[in-house]
Formats: sequence, structure tokens, C-alpha cells
Amino acid sequence: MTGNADSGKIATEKDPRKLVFTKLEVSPVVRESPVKELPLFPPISREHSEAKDKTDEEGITSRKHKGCRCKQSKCLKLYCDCFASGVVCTDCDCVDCHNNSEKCDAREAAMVNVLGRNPNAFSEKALGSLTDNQCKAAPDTKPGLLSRGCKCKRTRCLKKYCECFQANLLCSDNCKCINCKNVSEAFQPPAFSAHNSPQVYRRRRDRELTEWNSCPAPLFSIPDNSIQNALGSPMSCSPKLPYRKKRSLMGYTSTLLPDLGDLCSLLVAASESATTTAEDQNRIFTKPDDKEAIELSSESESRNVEEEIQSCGRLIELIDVQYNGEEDSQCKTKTSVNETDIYMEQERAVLETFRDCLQKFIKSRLES
DNA sequence: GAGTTTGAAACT
DNA sequence: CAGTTTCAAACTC
Repeated sequence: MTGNADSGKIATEKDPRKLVFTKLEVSPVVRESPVKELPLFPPISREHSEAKDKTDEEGITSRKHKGCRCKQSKCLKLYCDCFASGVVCTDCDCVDCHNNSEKCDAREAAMVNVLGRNPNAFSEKALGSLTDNQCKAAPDTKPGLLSRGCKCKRTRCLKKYCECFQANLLCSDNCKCINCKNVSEAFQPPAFSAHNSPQVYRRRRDRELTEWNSCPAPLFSIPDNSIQNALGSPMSCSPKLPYRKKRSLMGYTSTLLPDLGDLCSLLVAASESATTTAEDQNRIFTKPDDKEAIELSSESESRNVEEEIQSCGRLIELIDVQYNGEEDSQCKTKTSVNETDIYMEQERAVLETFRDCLQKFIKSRLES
């Protein structure tokens, strides 16, 4: 039932769980010693033999057990903490365990299988004990499980589900996590004091998580780290969604519309004009008895109306050019409906609506 | 302690 | 390579 290893003869003296390893051949498995010897994989991050039922600094209670409790994997897959840590199962609650000296062949085969998928699945030391061929499988990748980073979506990397958090590491550029809070000192568990106890911290964290989980908007679609990166945050964050950039316009980015910059410029100009008009009117209305001011008011108003109409006319012209131009070019090249087409249609629809509004605005100004 | 949630690993 | 399934740990009640 348990995965206890009968490792008396081959285990090291210091730690009976760690077994001597010589050479691991890919296929067929050839051992130099007549005694079955297993690879020695040093633990990566977890000394599960010392695992106890305890409450950590954050008030999180660890599960009371020694070793793994694998049921399906025979402790020969990375699901198994013992196997992943490079140690044989001892004092585990696992079922049908093959991660022991008795199932040496199966264990080595499983390791080769794992290394075939990810040559860095085990530690660097472990790789050193393997053959050159096995090590060459992925020469460019970093050793260690954590080098690839996490991909947490919901826990904001603040729970032990997160490998980085569990290993007491900050998430890095390698991570693909969403809404990560395991990124800087500001988000680390604070130093506890009378006013900042583990319980207080835990309540705050749980509240944040609750808020996060109850948020109606699909925030997980927003790459938090990307925003932080864009803001020039010193945090070490992972790049997220591949934003498509064509050109930057006054701090905004257009993905598709080449002339949107001009449109934005006009909008800003119109906005400034409107602001000026409002300021003029405000100044005038503060002096209701000033005859000169009243005259200035009517002059200014008519001039502004004229400018507004001209400005709107230019906008409409621009939109028409843009709209027709896009349509023409699309007729020539369009072969199928794709994502780009959809975005273009959306932008076109917005521009059309905006144009109609402008026309109505001009009409009302002319009538008044 | 049972049930649920979570994210990595494995698979397709 | 992306989506799905499987798995076991973490977590909740």
C-alpha cells in the first residue's frame, strides 16, 4: 500500500531515501553494477520527509502527512512530489508505488520518459548524473522546475498552488501568470507585528481574493503584468498578451486605422476649442453688466460656431476618406473574414456613427 | 475528513 | 501549439 522503499543495501548512510546512482542509459538500460542502483535526485524545494502538520507564518495550515499520496501515477510521474524531487517514496501514503528500489527499471524508464519531454524536469545535479545524450536534449533551457515559471490564473500567485510562491520566489518574466501579486516587496507577506498579525494578513489576503473572485468583469483577460510593465514598474513581471502595435498616437495605440492619429489630433483640437468656448462664456457670464463683454460674447460665439462647423466638416471629410479608402482596399484584398476584418468593421461602425453625430451637430448649429 | 478548487503534467 | 483531461496538492467547510 505504501511506497516504502526497501533501500537498506543501496541507500546512503545519511539519508536512506536518497539512493546511489551511477549511469542511466536511455535504451536499453544497462547498469554497471549488479546491484540495482537508482539515480540520486536531490530534493528541489521540498523536504517532505520533514513535512508536519503545522501552521505557517501566514496562518496557512499545512497538510499533515509525510511523502506523497499518489493513487494513479504509481509515483512515476511528476505529479508525484517524491518522484519530481528525485527521491524514492518512503513513509508515503501512495498506492501501487513504483518509485522505489524494487521497481528500479520502471522508475528509470519513467525518468527517461520525463526527461524526453523536459530535459530540465529534474535538477541540474541530476542531469549531471545522466548520459551526455540525455543532457543534450535541451541545451538551451534553464535547469530546474521553477525556471519555466508559473501560469496561475486565479490565485494571483498568493497561494501554494503557485510554484513560485511555494518556493518563496517572486514571479519572473518566465511566468505567464495573470493578475500576479507575487511580484514585488510591496506584495510580499509583511513583517508581522501587533497590528499586523498573520491573522490580519490572512484576512486581508482572503478578502482580496474574494473580491477578485467575485469581480463580475473578466479581469483575467487583462494582463496585469503588462499594464505594470507599460507603466514602467520596476517589478519583475511577465509579458502577457501580445499587443499588436502599429504606431503610437499621443499616448494611445492604434492597431488598424492608419489615420486614426489625425482623427485623434482633430478630436483634441475640437476638445480644446470647446474648452476655450466654455471659458469664454464663463468669463462673459461673470460680467453680465459689461456691455463690451456682451458684444464680445456674441462675436465670440458666432466665431466659435463657425470654427466648430469647420472642424466638424474636416472630421467628416476625414472619416469619409478613411471609410471609403478602407472599403476600396478591402474589396481588392478581402478573401475571408478574419479577426482583422472584424476589428475594421467595428472601427468603421464607430466612425460612421461618429460622422452621423457630427452631421447632426452641424445641422443643429446652423439652424440655431 | 470529505468535498472542492487549483494549476501542473500529461495527453490529444 | 492549443485545448482538454488527469492528477495530486492545497484549500474549504
